[in-house]
Amino acid sequence: MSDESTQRDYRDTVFLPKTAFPMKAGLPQKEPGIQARWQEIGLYEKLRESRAGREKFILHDGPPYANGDMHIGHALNHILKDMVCRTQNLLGKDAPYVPGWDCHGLPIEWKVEEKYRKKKLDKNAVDPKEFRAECRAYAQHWVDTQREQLKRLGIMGDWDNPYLTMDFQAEATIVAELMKFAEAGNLYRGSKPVMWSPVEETALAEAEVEYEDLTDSPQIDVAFEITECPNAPELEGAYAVVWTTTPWTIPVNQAIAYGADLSYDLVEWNGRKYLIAFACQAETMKRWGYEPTTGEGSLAGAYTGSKLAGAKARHPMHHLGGFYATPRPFLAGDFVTTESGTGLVHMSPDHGEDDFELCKANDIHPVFAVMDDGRYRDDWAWLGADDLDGEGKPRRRSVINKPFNSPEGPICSDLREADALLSASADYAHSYPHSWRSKAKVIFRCTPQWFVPMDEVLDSGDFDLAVPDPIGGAVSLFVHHDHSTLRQRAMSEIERVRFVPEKGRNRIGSMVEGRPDWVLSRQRAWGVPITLFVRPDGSYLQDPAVNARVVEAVREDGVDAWEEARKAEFLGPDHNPDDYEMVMDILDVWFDSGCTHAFVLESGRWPDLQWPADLYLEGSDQHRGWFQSSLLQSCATRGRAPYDQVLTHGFTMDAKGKKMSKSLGNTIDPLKIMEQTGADIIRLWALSVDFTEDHRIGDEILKGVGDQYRRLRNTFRYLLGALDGFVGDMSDAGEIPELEVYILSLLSELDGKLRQAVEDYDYNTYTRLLVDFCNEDLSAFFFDIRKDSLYCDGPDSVTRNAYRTVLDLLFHSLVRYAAPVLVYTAEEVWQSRYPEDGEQGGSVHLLEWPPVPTVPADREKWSKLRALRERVTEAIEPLRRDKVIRSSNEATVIVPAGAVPEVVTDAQLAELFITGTVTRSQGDEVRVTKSTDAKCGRCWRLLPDVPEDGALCGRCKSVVAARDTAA
RNA sequence: CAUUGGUUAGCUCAGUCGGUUAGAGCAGUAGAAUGAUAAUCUACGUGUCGCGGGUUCGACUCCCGCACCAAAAGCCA
Repeated sequence: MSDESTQRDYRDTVFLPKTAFPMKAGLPQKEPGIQARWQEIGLYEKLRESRAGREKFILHDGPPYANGDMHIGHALNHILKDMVCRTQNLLGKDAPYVPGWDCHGLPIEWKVEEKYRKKKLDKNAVDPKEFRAECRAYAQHWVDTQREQLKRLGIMGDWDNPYLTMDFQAEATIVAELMKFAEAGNLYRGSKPVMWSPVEETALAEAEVEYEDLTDSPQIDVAFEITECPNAPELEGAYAVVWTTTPWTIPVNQAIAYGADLSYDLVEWNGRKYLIAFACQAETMKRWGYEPTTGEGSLAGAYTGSKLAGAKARHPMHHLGGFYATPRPFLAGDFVTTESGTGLVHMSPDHGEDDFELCKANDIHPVFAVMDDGRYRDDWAWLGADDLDGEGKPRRRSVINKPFNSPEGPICSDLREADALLSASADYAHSYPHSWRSKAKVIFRCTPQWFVPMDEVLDSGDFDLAVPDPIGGAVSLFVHHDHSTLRQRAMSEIERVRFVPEKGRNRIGSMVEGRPDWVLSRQRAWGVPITLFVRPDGSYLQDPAVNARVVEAVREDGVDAWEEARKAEFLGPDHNPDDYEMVMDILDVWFDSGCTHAFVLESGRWPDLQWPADLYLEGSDQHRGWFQSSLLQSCATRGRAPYDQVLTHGFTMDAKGKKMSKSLGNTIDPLKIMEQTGADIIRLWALSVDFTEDHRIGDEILKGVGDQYRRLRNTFRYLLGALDGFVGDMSDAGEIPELEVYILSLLSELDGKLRQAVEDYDYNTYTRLLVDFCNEDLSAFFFDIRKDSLYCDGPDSVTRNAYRTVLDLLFHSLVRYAAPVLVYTAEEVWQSRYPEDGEQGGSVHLLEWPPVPTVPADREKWSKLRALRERVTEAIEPLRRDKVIRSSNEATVIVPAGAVPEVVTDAQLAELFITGTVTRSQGDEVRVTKSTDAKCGRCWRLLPDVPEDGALCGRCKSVVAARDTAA
C-alpha cells in the first residue's frame, strides 16, 4: 500500500527528552563530592545569612555520647533532626542546628580504665588530672569520628562549632547552674541507700540501671532465736525465720520486720519451733525439704503480728560479740507481705530502702560495713578473707561475687555451722538491677550522697518569664512565688508542652510523678565537680562570691580547677578554710546534659540560637533521661521547661522486628549502607517509616526503599530531559489547557498537605505524598498523556509550551519538596539544571518553599474523567491480551455519553485516554475496537487524516515541513 | 508479677468517631511498547484487619480475656 519512498524515518524530527542526568545514581561515589562542595561554599553559613532576621525555629540537639561509631539509632535521630531543620528553613524560618556531644561520664572513664588495666596499671595511682586529660582526648576522638560520619549522612549544621559538655565554658556553666541550686538551698546531703555499682565504684541514678531476669539467684532461710517476747512469752526460745535472696546482707542485719495484721504461727520441725507467717508455711517448709508424712508441722495457736511488738531475737552469729551481740528488735513494717518469703523480713538499713526508713524511725542506723568496691571492711567481725588480691594477698570478696553468696559460700557455711541455716539454694528467679554500662550487678548501699529534693518548696522562684502557648496565641504568665515544689512545677510544664506523639506526655508525666529525689553525686573522676564547701554538720556554704570565683576558675582551667590546693583561694578572706571540706564527688552526667539549654541556647556563643528551644527531639528512652533532666534543671532554675515541644521516636528493630544487638549479629550498620547504596537511601528509609513507633530495617526493606528512590530519581530525570532548553516562565504560557490547570490544582493540594505534614512532623506521610504524586499523578497520568505533545508538537505549540511551563513549575516545587529528604540527589538535580555556582546561590538547600499558584479547577469533573479513563484502559486490556491491538493508540473507543462530563470534546478524550478516535453512545458500556485509521509515521497515532500507514498526520506534516524549511 | 504502646496484603504505610465489595506505593506475576530504555505504561490482591469471647441489626473499628513484639518501670525482703 505504500511504496518505499514515502517511508521516511522521522525519528530525528521528534523532540525527545535530553539530559546528562544519569539514571544510575552511583550515590556512594557521588555523595562525598557533593558534601565537599557544600563545605567549600560554606553552605550552612550561607543559609544562616539568607535567613537572618527571620522568625526563628530552634531545635536544640540532644548530645549523643561521644563513644563509638555512629549506629542506626544515631542515624535515624539525626536524619529526623535534619529533616526538621531543613523543612523549617525551607519554610523560610531561621532554623539553625548546632550539634553537640555528651563527653563526661562513666562509660568514657571506664574505657580509659580498661586501657590501664590492659597495661596492668592502677588507675588510682595515676594523677587525676592526667587521667581526666586522657578521658578528654578519648571523648574528642569520638566527637571527631562521629562528626565526619554525620556529615557524610548529609546532616547540615554548624559542624565547625559544635557544643561539647567538656568545653571549659560548658563546664563552668554547669558549675554555675549547680550553684544556683546551692544558693537557693535546693540541694541536700543525705545518707540513704542508693543504687551502687561495686564494679564502677559509684552511685547510679535510675537511668543508669537496667533490670535483668535471673533464674539462679540464691535464696536462704535463716533462723533467729527469739529471746524476748513480752506479749507472747511462749515464743521465747522459738526461732523467727527470715528469707532473703541476698545472703550477703545477713552480716549487717539489725532488725526483723513483721506485718502487724498478718497471722503468724509456729511450726515444729526437727525438734525446734519456728515462727512463720501462716500463709507462708507450706512454701517455706517445702524449701526445707519438709515431708507431710513425718507428722511434724503446724502447731496450734495463731499469733497476730502485733503480738511481736517489743520482741527481740538474737543474730545467728551473736557469739561473735560486739555488733552481733546486740538483740535484734522486731519492728512492724507495712511493706511486709506473705507473697513470698516467710512474712518476717530481715532488716539491714544499709542495703534497703524500706529497711532504712523503718530502722531510722526506730533509731537504728546504718553501719557502713560494705566498702565502695563491694567488699566488707577489713575490721568487720564476721567473714574472713577468702579471696586473693592482685598481689596474692588474701582479701574478702565482693558481695556481688557469686560464690560468696552460694549455698557453699562463707556466709552459708558459717550460718550452717551456727545451726541457723534452714535452706539454701541458687535457683530463685527474679529480675535484678544491673549497671547499664558494665552490666554488673548493683546493690543498694547506704552512702552519703547529694540530692535535689523533688518535694521541697522552691523558695527562690523569682522567675520573670512569660510562657507562651506552644501553639501560639494566648500568653499565660507563670505564677511567681507560688510555693510549688520541683515536682509540681515539672508536672505543670508537662501539661503545657506539646508532645509528639501525644503519648509522650503520659510517659514522662508518670515518671516525674513518682520519681525519687535526684541523686546528683557520683564518686568518680571524669565529670564536673560538685563545688561545695561543707561544714562538719553537713550544711554547706552559700556564698555567691565564693561561687563566682569557682565558676571563673573552671572557665579558665576546666574541671581540674577544683582541687584542694586552691581551697583558700576560692574561699577568700571571709571564710576559714579549716571550717570547710571540699566535696570531691562529681555530678551525675544527666545534670550536665540537663544544663545544655543554658550553655548552648543562653550563652550567646551561638548568636543564632535563643532560649527556650522550640523543640527537643530524641528517642523515647530520653523521657527518663535528657527530657527529664532538662525539665527538672530548668524548672528549678528558670521556672519552666527549656522547650515548648518534645518529639520522640521509637527504636529500630531488625527485619523480623527483633531488637538489634551486637551479640545477635543482626545489626544494620548505617556506615555500610552509605558505602553500598548511599546516604540518601538511609534518609529515605528513615523518613518513610513510622518513626513514632518501633520500626524495622532489613535488606528487603532497603531494597524497597531503593526502588522508591529510583522512581523519584527518574521523575527528576524526565523533568530535566523534558525541560531541556526551556527558558520560559508562567508569564508567557498564554492560555493554559485544562489538563495543566488540573495538574496545577493537584500540585497546590499536594503543597497544602506537605505543609501540614511538616507542621505535624509527620514525615512518612510527607515522603509518601511525594512518591505517590510522582507516580500516580505525574508519571502514569500527566507525563504519559503529554508525551505526544512533548515529542511531536512544534516548538511554538501552545500546548507544548504550556506543558513545559507547568513542568518547570513542577520541577521547582518538587526539587524543593525533595531537598530535605534526598539532600544529595536534590542537589545533583539542581546542579544538573543550574550548573553555574552563582545561580540561585549555588545550592538547592538555600531555596525557600515554592510559591504554588492556587488555580480553580473543576475537581469533580476531573475525578469523573479519571474514573472514565480507568474504565477505558481496563476495556482496552483484553484486546491487547488477545493481540488484536498492541498500543492503546490503535483503539477506537465508544464511551457512554452519560459518563463524560459536560464541555469535554471527543478529541480531548482521545488525548486523555491516549487512544484513537473516541465517540459516545447512549449505552452504559465502554466499547473498544481496533481502529481502521492509518498510523502516522512520526507520532504513531492512528488518525483519520493520515493517508496511509507511515505517512504523516496533519500536525506532524506541518511540524516536519517547518523543520525542513528551517534546515 | 503488675504497667504502657503495638499487632491491617511479602515490605513500608493509610483507613474506619461501628454500616454497602478494607485502601495506596513498592515488591511479585502477566502483558505492551522499545521515542523517559538498568527507564516507561497496562492488568492482576479469597488480606481469618494477631487469637478467643462479649455488646450490637451490624465490629477491623467499642468492651473483656489471651498470644506475640517492644518499651519503660516498680516490687521482688
